[in-house]
Amino acid sequence: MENNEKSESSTSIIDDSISKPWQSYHTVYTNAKAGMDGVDKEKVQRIVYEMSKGSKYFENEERKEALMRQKIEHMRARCAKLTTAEIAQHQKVAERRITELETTRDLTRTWLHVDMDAFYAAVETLSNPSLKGKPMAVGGMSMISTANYEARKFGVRAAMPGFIARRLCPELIFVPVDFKKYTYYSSLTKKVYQKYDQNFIAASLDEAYLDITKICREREMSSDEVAEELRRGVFEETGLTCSAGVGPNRLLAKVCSDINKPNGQFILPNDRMAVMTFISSLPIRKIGGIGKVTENVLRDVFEIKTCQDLLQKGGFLCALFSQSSADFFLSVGLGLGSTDTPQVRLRKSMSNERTFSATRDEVFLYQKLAELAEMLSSDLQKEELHGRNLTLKLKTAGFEVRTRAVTLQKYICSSEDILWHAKKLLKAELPASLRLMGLRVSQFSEDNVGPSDPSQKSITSFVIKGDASGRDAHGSDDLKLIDSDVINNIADDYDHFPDGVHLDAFTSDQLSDLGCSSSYISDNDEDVRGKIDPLSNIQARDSSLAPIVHVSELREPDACQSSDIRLPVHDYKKTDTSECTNAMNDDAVPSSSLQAQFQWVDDYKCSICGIEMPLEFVHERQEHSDFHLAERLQQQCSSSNLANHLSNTPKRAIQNDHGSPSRQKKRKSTAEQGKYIPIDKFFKKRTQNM
DNA sequence: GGGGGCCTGCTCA
DNA sequence: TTCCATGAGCAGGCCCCC
Repeated sequence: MENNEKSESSTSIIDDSISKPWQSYHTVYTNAKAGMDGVDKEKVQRIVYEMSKGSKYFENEERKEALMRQKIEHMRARCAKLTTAEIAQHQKVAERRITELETTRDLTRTWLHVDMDAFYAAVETLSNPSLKGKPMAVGGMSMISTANYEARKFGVRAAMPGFIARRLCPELIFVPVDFKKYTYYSSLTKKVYQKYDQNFIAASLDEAYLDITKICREREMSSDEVAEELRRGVFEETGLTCSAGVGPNRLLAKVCSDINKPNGQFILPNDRMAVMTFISSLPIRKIGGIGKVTENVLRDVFEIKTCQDLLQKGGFLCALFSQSSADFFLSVGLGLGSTDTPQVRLRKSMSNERTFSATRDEVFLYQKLAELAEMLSSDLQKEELHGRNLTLKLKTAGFEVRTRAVTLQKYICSSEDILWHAKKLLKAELPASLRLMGLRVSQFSEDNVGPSDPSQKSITSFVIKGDASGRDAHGSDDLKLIDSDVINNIADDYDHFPDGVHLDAFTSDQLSDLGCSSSYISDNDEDVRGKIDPLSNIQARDSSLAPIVHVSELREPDACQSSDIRLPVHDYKKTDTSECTNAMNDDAVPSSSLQAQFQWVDDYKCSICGIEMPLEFVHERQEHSDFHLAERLQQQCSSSNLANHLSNTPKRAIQNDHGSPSRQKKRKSTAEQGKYIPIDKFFKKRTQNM
């Protein structure tokens, strides 16, 4: 009988998944917002599903969904493999940890979390009262930022595309986003918060945490009264309503502020029993830090739905998650959270990104990249920040997100520097159809005093070997294999160096750009002095030999102060230091012996390998000749007495020169690896902040 | 072979 | 026809260096 019921039940679920496919489309309603309680969830889900179905976005959502299911299955399998003894062992670990965590409970502080009600929408209504009572959304047809409570009744919500929102609510009024206005009103609320806690923590424009322990004591007021007064103060100052939650820590205060939204408050007493009762039936999704994926994993693998379940299944959590994750889950089960006021948190990175219609147009993409570099540079300079890690973010037409990063030898902030390195990163990804590009600078210098080299390496570690990532100072792999011995070997191929150029002429900064410490160039280094620059200028010496006079548009801006990046082809003796640096940085040119071997037969066929490449493939031809140069260099290395000294670097360099898969391309994607994506990525952060 | 830096993808708010 | 922007942090894999 029971089996029959189960069977009927599962059949019914399968039938539903076929007849109502939108029920498994989880993009909407992963966590109902305030004001959406009475919404016909199924109707909204169906409409969103029907409007999204078949789109690239939809396909990508399905891909992500499949990955999540895969993770769940993987975890289930691990769970099933646990023996009774192992489970008992992990249960003991969990119990011990719960006891330890319990000792950290602090009920001496009172935290208040304040959250403005539908902030952007409310501000817009304030400045245009005719919107009052009408369904309205802030944003546009592509995306809306927030919706007022009238619109939420139709299922319209933040992060929903405008065209879907309009379908759900045809009378919906769209108002464009105006951040200046929101920032202004946010500053007014902060004035009020300051009266209650000088060190309040602004979580965003519309949210803040206040430690009201002191004010309650000094003014002999209950937390309820303080919350009431603060909300009244915010309304008087701005004309906007807000909701508040009070609890013994930030995690609980945040949960509480959502309970009586909008324009309400909820107080959780500083009492262990009250906390445990409150938390016991609380759905895990209400906790900041537990999102859609975590919720699904905990529910589908461990049948954990409430915070109390977290404690009961502690043994399994300790068995299958890292210690920091397990600690976070157990803390949540105990209703623990941060009670201290954190030190001023320094910014770790700065970024910007832009979405546009998907395109393969490289001119457009490079133009967009330049705009991003300009904007980011401007933002960095406003805060006097210099970073040495640059990340390029791309979203393909299929919504696949890629990031490519490079760690530089020196701190940068100028748009020229950012663009120079960003172009290199982008170049490696093209051709591609992209719909979003972003740039992020991180690893800021601690003193913020401007560009400097954080790791002045001596020439004994490398001449132009570059940083630990295997790139030279400009992110190029081209020249990293060159040490002084190699230079000597190469130099032997150049019988006639230009006499007018010496390494002495390089400034210390430029040497640093090359990865050389200035101390390297001593009076005893005559060989090197004379031999480096011919490498960079040989092509200029005899333009008739060179297939391309290649002064890349991707020049290193700092290394080349000249405004004119074009080398005077036949005037190499006048070549200034920046030009030397520039040419050296970017383009290794074929040696004379290589030139003897390397020609474009009939202007299109490589004399060495026979590959055909028409004249107009300027860049590709350059890369090809570079490849043969690198090949030649490797031959020279292997014949050198010091070949061993170069270890395995040349191989890598040559691979890259030839356009073989770069390191990141050689790696399997996470999906291919089927790796389990950790749930606890930001739990440390959450436990610190909440 | 181990330690550690770097890069990538992912998650969450 | 149309599905965001930004900041943060972590695991895991790859690679280099010692």
